[in-house]
Amino acid sequence: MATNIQLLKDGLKNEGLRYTSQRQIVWDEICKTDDHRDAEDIYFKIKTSGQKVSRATVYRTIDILVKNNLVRKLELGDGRNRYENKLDSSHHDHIVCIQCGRIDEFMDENIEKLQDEIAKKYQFKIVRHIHQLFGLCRDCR
Amino acid sequence: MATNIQLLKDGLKNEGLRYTSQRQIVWDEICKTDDHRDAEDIYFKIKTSGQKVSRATVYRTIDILVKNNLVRKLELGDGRNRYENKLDSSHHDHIVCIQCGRIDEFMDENIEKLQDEIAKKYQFKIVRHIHQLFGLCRDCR
DNA sequence: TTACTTTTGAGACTCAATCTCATTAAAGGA
DNA sequence: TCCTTTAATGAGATTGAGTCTCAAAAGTAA
Repeated sequence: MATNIQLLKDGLKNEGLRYTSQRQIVWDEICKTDDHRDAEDIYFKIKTSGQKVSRATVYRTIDILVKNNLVRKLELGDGRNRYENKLDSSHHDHIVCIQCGRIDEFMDENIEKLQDEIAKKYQFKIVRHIHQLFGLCRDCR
Repeated sequence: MATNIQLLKDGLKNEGLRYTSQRQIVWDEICKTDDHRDAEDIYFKIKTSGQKVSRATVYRTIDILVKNNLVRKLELGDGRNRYENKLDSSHHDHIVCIQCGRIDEFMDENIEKLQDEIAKKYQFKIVRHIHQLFGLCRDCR
């Protein structure tokens, strides 16, 4: 079951953190799907599967995974952060249906370039960005 | 003191809502600056000025102003929404310093166009978007 | 002025997320 | 393998932004 153990171990080692079964369980759960799930979803999925990891540990582990670039945090502004594994995904942004919650991913090289120019113009050193389009998907419009 | 009374009255009338002194006070406070403030800031500013508007009313009024396009809601993903009046501002997005909190505004016609193309490609009807660049400003880098 | 309806205020409540601290368990060395 | 040190965990309390409730207050139209 344990997926990508080495990736996790290396990430933890980088930060001087210990490898634990709970952290493996959380990482496994996040790797299981390419969905964009919130921490509670992940916590309950683990819980109902019979594995024992506390809520606090789930939240703490997700933070670690985000910091180590194994997981991406998605802030949709609705009070719940979503997470997606970065296993084989290249950079992308999100287009979200406000009706059904569907989330698609998009990537536009030109927008990225334009962002860099804006950063230069304002003399900012960009660390990250959020770019989300909200609307109605083809099934909901 | 009361600024843009008519703008507020018209907005309220549009929605079949009543014009009240509390709503005027909240609108005034938001118009006072071009800052990007959260609801608590606005509430306490009103409170310490000696005017009496409850927290619930401040939040409710801000929602109304946002719905009526008098105020823009800014979701920076840190758990506190910010608000800015839309008195004389055209559309823009934000570039945020993660160190000092400075928020600048940017606007790029080309990015807007590219967004439209993405929406078309994914068959979404876009209602709104969030585009934020996070990094270090010239004073913090 | 009345009659009706909306708005307000105080504080209870919600919910995601964080914190506390006693207990448990890695990890490295002897 | 056992010890020691130090980090991680779990249960539940706490936080904090935001929402809800409902009786009282205040617009609004006639």
